[in-house]
Amino acid sequence: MIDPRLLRDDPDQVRTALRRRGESPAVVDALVAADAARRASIAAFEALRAEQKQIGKQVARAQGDEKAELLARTKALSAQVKEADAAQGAAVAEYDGLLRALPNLVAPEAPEGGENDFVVLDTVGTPRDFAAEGFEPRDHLELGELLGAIDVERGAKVSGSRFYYLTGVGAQLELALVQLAMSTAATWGFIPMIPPALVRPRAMEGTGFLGQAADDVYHLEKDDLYLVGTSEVPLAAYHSDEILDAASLPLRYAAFSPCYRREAGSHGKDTRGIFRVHWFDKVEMFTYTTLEESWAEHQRLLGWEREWLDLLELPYRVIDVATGDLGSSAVRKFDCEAWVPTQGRYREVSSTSNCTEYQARRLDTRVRTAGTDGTTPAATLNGTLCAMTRTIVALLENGQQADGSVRVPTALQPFVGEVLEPIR
RNA sequence: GGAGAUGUCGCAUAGUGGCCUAGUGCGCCCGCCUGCUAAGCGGGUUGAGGUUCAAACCUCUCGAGGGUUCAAAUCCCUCCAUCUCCGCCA
Repeated sequence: MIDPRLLRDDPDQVRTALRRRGESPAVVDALVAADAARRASIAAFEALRAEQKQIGKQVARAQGDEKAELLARTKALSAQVKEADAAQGAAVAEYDGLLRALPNLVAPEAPEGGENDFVVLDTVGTPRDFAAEGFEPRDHLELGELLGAIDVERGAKVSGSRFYYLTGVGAQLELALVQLAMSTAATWGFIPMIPPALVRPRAMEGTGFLGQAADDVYHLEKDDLYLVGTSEVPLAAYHSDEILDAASLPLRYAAFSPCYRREAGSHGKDTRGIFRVHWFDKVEMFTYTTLEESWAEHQRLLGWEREWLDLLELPYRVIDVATGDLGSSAVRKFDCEAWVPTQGRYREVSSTSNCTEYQARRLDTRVRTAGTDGTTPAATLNGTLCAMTRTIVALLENGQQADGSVRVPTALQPFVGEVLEPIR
């Protein structure tokens, strides 16, 4: 959630952010009113409660008639306190509910608009000219089947549409990517992590995924647990209810986990192959830092994502995602999009978001600086290092040769060899 | 899944309904003292919220949430976590 003081001190800034996201700023008025009601009810309760405590002390000392009289007074007061307490609880819950439903602010630099209003920041590498090379490129599924790497038919048989098996070199390719990504991240100073992929509601809610994205989340009713759509969730919740020492920041984690997405509302989109699936594995980067440092850290995360794509020798571009397409937690987001030859366009393979204090406030992760009083909320950022399925799509399609074999980038050759050969 | 025990301030502990405004020790911070260090002496040491120009005051916080009571760390219920034993199991 955002800083509640901002609602009192500068509500227009909140209205502007909502407008830039393409949402109605009307909730701000409701929030300001709810805040006033909350404070009034707290003051009313506290006054009554203070009186009750005061009399309670006298009761303990009093004797006989005096005691009986005090008891009569305080008995009536007790009912009032109970009532005021309930009213306060309701007012706080009302305010808190509205505040949590509010998305984060928006970075002033983020381009305004919807999904198509992104700004291209950079383009790296040159897509191959298959016409000049004299052959028609195969798509990743065709290549995957030739190589014995991807089996979507049996995925669908066993688990349904948008499921797959990685087989043979496909399985080896994923393991190679995981190993390379985790060890590379470790050299950059990230702490390797393997987090739980099943979390409690608190973690899911705290990261902001039960708002606009709720339909995309798998929920296990019987146990009230959620399957995470990204390890951002268990990583953001990792330090919940903790106060971090400022000297320990930035804290960087690289986590390998499965990701589960219902893909509600994307029926008919990317139905072929493993580009858009209900489950995939991913290595995710995550940083805890301060608000002041978050902007520079966001650039660093983007830098590491780019370094990774360079390592995989993929042509890609970087876009600055428009305000209307940001998640509710992010104030700014950069996507890296790899070239997909058979689609003739760049498609998202990684994404990095600056969530500023939004998640940390919800999950109660604070920072204490030695020599200063009090605490401040931490800032959190996340970035994809390697989403397995989409990376495999890009590697196969961009590395393919006329005979259906696939040339492997140098960095992966120690794991799977120089060329993946068709098995038939 | 079954049976039982436990959960108090950074750590360790005291606290079985009102003098708990949660004590004590250790650790930590500030100061004093002493060639240095240690020891000793004095003070401070959870976090959040509200009123307020401020100073200050008030409220909440004893794993979490409810309940009983004029009054709850203390009694009751639910949940969570940890530990012990049994069962099952990769």
